[in-house]
Amino acid sequence: MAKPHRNMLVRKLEGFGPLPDADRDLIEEVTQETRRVPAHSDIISEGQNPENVHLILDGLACRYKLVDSGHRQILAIFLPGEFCDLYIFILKQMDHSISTLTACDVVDMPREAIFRMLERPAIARALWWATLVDEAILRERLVDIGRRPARERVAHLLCELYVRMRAVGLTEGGSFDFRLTQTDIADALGLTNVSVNKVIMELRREGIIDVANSHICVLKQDDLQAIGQFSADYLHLT
Amino acid sequence: MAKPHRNMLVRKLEGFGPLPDADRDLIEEVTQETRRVPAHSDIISEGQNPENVHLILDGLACRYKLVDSGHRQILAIFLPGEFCDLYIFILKQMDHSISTLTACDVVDMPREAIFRMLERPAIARALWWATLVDEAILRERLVDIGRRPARERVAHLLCELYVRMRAVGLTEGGSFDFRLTQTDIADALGLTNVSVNKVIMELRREGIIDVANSHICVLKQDDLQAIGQFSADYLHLT
DNA sequence: CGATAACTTGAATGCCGTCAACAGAAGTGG
DNA sequence: CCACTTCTGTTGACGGCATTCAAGTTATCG
Repeated sequence: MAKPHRNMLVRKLEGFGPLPDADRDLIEEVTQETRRVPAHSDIISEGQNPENVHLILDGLACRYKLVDSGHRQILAIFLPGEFCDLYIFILKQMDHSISTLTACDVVDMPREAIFRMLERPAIARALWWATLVDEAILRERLVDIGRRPARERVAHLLCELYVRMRAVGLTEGGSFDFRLTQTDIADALGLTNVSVNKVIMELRREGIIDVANSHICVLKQDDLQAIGQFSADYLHLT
Repeated sequence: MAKPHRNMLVRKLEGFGPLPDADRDLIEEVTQETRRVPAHSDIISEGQNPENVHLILDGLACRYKLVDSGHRQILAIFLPGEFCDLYIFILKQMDHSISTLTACDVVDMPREAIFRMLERPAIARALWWATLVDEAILRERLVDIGRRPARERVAHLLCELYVRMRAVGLTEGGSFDFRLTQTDIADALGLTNVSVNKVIMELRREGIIDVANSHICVLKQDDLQAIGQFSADYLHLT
């Protein structure tokens, strides 16, 4: 196992396969300028015209929509190394919003930088792959919300986050930094914070997970995967 | 309003903007060979290696997944003119299945044909647009299932199907061919056929829709949109 | 025209949402 | 550094929407 690259986007894209050094250099170049965004602030809002593409290098962000009742549905959770809206600039206006969940380092990338990256075949393939995986995650979430009870949903999401965090080198053993609130989880899973809390307390009592100090430790990975009917296939990690 | 083109894929792609005649000809060429697939049969199944790309020219198809409990979650409904899995061949294996809902005319398109189409800028842009719209539909469905009660979900789906059918010229006034079963709708919306039936009966009693002979007529479009909190923005029709 | 699938309806159960109250943690300002 | 506010987490009681189960009716297909 090679030492993970210091650039989170390189780490993410090398989940599909190794990149030439020149490609890594280009990625480092276009991710040079970052901006610190405080927690709970929109990076871009529904209705706006998408100009730049947004990349998260540190922290957690999400795609979401609000419904008339005032409830929020989180459509995607973005980890470090992930684009929020890679190809969205084809469309004239955003049909959803992007917001930080924690404080984030964000790159506002002009589309020219995207085109430069797409000229490199290895990067282009990796970006394509990343986009397809994003969609697969979205589909899996739909299955979760449509056809699985609360306990399974929460277990499934925890498994997914663990594997995705591990894929970019952000886990230590079975544990990783976990700054999502229970309300965030609820909004991602079509539940309420109360239901999420009851499931998490149950999983803790059963010794399957341990949560403390913005950290989660998966103690019984097999059990958690079984509860959530989780298989990592849809993440298409090679 | 120009007369709709006889080729359903041309109709679909011209939803983004007109195509040069040469592009239309190419599309007709690559959609020449169709295959008749009976209702309720998989076009490609989870776990398989995707070779061809599949295009529906007539009938209704869907993307779906099964969960351990045996329940089906429909992830997308494909209308005539729509690709089921345009870019999926990047991935090594299918993480979901594609199945017909009614008898269909299907094109099994080799990826070379896709590449030929992508060489035409206008087609490439339209395919890109169609892909982004597919994703937007998926996101909207997630909001539906995650945060809206049964009545709103059904109303929203009916509005969406109406607008999408109209976009490819398959409506007459407020009515269109409607061959989805209530179980299909339930599987698409994370409900049961019983719940769907109760909502539909209610909408019929209220004189908002009329269903008969595999046909649906939206009698009070405004009311239906209000119930489903439907706005066509996310379909990005230009 | 018989068999199968789809639709319709009612009754009972249950999962999850809503409401509410409190505890603990984190962040703010004096 | 402590008092205060605010956010997050925790728990219990209650209610409601959707599911399950079941039975019967109507379409559809071979």
